[in-house]
Amino acid sequence: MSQHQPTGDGPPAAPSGGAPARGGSHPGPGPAGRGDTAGALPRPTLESVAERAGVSRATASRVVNGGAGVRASLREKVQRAVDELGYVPNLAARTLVTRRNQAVAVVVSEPESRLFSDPFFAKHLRGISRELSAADNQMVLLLIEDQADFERVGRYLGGGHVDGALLFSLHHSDPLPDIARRVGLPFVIGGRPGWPGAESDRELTYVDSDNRGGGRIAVQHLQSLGRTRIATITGPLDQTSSVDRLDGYRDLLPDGDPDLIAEGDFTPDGGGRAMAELLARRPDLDAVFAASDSMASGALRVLREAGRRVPEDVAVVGFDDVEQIAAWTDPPLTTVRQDIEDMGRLMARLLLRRLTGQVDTTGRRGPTSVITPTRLVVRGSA
Amino acid sequence: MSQHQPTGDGPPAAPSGGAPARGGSHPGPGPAGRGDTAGALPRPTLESVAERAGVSRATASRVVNGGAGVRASLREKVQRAVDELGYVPNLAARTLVTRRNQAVAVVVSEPESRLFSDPFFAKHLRGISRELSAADNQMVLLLIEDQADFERVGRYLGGGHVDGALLFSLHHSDPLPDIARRVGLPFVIGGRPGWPGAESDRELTYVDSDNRGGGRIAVQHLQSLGRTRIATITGPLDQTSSVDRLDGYRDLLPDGDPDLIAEGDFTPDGGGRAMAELLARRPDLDAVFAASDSMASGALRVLREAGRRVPEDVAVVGFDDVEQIAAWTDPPLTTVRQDIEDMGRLMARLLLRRLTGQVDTTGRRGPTSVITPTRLVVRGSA
DNA sequence: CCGATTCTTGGGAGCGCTCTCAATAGACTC
DNA sequence: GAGTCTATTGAGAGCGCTCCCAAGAATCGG
Repeated sequence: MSQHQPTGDGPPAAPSGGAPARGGSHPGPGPAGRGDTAGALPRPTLESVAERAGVSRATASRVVNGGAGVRASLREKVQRAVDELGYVPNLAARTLVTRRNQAVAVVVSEPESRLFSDPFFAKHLRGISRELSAADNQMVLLLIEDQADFERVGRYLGGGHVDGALLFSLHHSDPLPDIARRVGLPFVIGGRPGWPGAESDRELTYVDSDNRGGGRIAVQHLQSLGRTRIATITGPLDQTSSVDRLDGYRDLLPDGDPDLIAEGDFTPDGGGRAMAELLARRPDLDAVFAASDSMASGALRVLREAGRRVPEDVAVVGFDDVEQIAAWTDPPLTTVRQDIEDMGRLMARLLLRRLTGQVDTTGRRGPTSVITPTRLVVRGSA
Repeated sequence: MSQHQPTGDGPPAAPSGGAPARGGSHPGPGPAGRGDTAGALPRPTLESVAERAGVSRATASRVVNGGAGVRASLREKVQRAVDELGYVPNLAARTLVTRRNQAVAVVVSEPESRLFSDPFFAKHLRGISRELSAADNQMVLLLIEDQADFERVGRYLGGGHVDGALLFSLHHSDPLPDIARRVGLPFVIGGRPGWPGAESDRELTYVDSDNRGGGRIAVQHLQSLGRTRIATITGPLDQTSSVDRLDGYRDLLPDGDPDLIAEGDFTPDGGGRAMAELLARRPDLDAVFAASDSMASGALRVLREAGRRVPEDVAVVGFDDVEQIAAWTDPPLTTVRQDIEDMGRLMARLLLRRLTGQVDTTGRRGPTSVITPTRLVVRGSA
């Protein structure tokens, strides 16, 4: 059956409408919601909690925020009042004075990117969400579609609505890092930034997977299989991930034939085209390292149409390990796996650390960039 | 951002700290960013804008919020001050008094759902984002992974941090709708809710694609091809979308053989297994309607392994039209397309309308649920 | 040319919460 | 037992903004 998925049958879970949270003493006045047209029942304030507990607002505040320096007896009283009233701090009010929003923005430029086609996006988000919610931070998602959006997002980032930002899929011309820097908003970038100078900019923190190492692993595997005419289908070379993977390939094949390198575009289509090209240039190739599973799937199809058997005649290795693709090609794809979710989690963690690290925007001691490992997943294609 | 901004030179700059203002004229290194450890340059307040414009805070506020009832000359003055200072309203302060957050939550329960595997998720989000940002609303993403998260999210929704919520992938036991209702938070559900009574609940607003109609379209197409022994691979029958698609199938095959129906789980794997089962039960079947492209891809593979040609021997129709899958199976999949992005947009629009519709929580006149159309995309498999 | 209206403004009171600072109550030293 | 130090607690001042209300300016009929 579907792996986990407690599917169908038994609705065992049913933790009963268990008045989640807030219910406190009143497990929910039953049907509440419906009847009362009120709708806008005034939410309890710290003031009311304090009053009910018979203490001052200040003390109530202390308890709500950790309760350090408050006698146990009082602390308990306040806690009870909080529960009974179902008190929830008003974030806006708190933010107004603390200047902390307990929220970070996740900005994704150009939704056309792969971030959107593969499950990448969801995975990244999931990793980020995990880390963020553990620290009780919210995630505000900002998608950029066109030039005009940059302004909107820039304004938002500069508006002090979030404590930091996670920036994805940046291009050289992307103004976001500059904007963030200008307004002093801490941020972490997803993927190695590619603009000039980025590399040496010590203040730029990014998280990327070990693309180069992954490229090496792929080629290494192919070589260990005895293949000697190893070709590669790269991604768009204006993206650092593509370049890095190609560099990995070159690391092991320093003086390889340029004819064994073709540029794709991360789509199955592009992969197929590149494969055809390679086949035309070097009919004798016996292996291919495609810089993405999507491209690999396209290559696989072209190889089949060309009458080449995989892996007998041509061994194929992909990159990403997108289950949806890799596990379902024919034959299943051997590929380089990168843990997207972990990258997301790492990004969030880095940002959070910088945030709690006493706001020293100097970025001096801040943790620097991180490269997450990649590893080979052997299936049938190589 | 810097668009207008005659800044820099302006001799009037004087007004105390007024100068710096978020960079503007100094595009590059300037003072801001790097050197100064400050980082926390005090953002201009309405007060400072008013002062610079020589008006009261109240008037400045009016201008910032539309400027109705303010003489043109003054309005202009204030506007200029805003630009020069690079003033951006402090949302927290505004929220504190208006009780509007200009933000809605997007809640996704159980990330295991398909929402995460296919590009569904991203598409939904994109649609939502489009609509929301057009109305200048932010999107706060809340992912629920385990039971404990329900509490966290419930507390958040009840915390008055968002003006409304978009709820996804709900199960019967899902407490979210109840929580939202209890705290009087407007919400719209993604997908037809399946719990008992949901159907008749006039207050429940949801957006779903026409799954039933889609099922009909699929079968109709198969019939028009002359197929008479049409099987179907359903999704998990505890999900309304699966049930609806199956109902569509049944609409056209009211007295079909139960042996022609097998339950899958929306994964390629499950689709393959269901296909094998069907083949065993009715070796003579000549068509299959799979309730998802993923399952169709699995079915395709099993059919191939069983030596059946597609579409010659067995015609196959999928559902969803996930490009990544449908366009790359062999042969390309004929499938029922649903416009996910549009669904997202619709959900957001519905919620927004309810929000601006003068907060009448009575939901009386509120726009009710919407079903978005599906249509057939013919490729090679049928 | 004056009182009545209608517009425009500015004053000021909070929204709910945090935080500094001073006051009070114990605890402890000698 | 007096003096000093420390752990608790409460009062009060805002954070930045919206909005009610009344004061002042402009308009208008008679």
